[in-house]
Amino acid sequence: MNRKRESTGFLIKQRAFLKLYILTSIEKERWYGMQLLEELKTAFKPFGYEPQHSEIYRALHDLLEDGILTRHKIVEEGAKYKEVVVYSIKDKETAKAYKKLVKADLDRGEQLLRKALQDNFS
Amino acid sequence: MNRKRESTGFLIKQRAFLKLYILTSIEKERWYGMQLLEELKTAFKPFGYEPQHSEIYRALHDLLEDGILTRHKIVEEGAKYKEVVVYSIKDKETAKAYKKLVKADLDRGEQLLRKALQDNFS
DNA sequence: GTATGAACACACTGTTCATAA
DNA sequence: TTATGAACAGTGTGTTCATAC
Repeated sequence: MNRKRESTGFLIKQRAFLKLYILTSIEKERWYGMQLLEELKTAFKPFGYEPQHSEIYRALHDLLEDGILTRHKIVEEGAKYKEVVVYSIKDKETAKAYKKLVKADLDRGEQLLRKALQDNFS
Repeated sequence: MNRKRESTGFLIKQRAFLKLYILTSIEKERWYGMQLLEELKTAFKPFGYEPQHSEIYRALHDLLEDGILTRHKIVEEGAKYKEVVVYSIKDKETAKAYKKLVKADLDRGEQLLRKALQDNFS
């Protein structure tokens, strides 16, 4: 799959980080963009990080291009009419492989930060 | 001091990370750019990260602008003639304050990565 | 107003070029 | 050649604009 690199040598990119979370959410149930955004915003706000909506959409579009997700439009009728784009896993194997890749980068990053704390504050 | 932001909300930037290491090295002894570069390259190579020379120089110039370091040229005579720019701490207090700031960002980043590993792989 | 998306603009950083000794 | 630095170029991401409902 990977023509684009997810790892840059330094720390993991925001895009890959969000793609990981999005995958994990969608593995459990269907989600659409704004929903994911709110979920992630509240999850990370205590850590001083609030993702932007455009970055979520870019992550979703990436996962489409990667062939990992598929999308379909859903029209929900209710008190408030709304049309949303929901995503689901298209290729479980590729998803799994991608997550494994990201995990390696997370581990590496954690080591790097831990080392920096060790080297500079002790 | 801070007109420029060192923290972006997501993870710490490479620049701030390197400025921290540079400060810690220079607290102990005098260093010049290429020397720091080699030191840091070998330190991080096992972690899959190799900083570039331009980024080191940018970090040093930043620290000058911040008023934390001073520079002076040194001409070393020897088997191989070379002229280098060595740095030393100009303002210990500001240096200390800056390091404290970066530490907070490192801690935050470590928490974020740890959370991601927890949330997505368990 | 909510949801999706694209366009635009800027910040960060890697690569290349320039200069000195 | 080694050291320093600037210039240039690409990429990642935040802000703004556009469209549909």
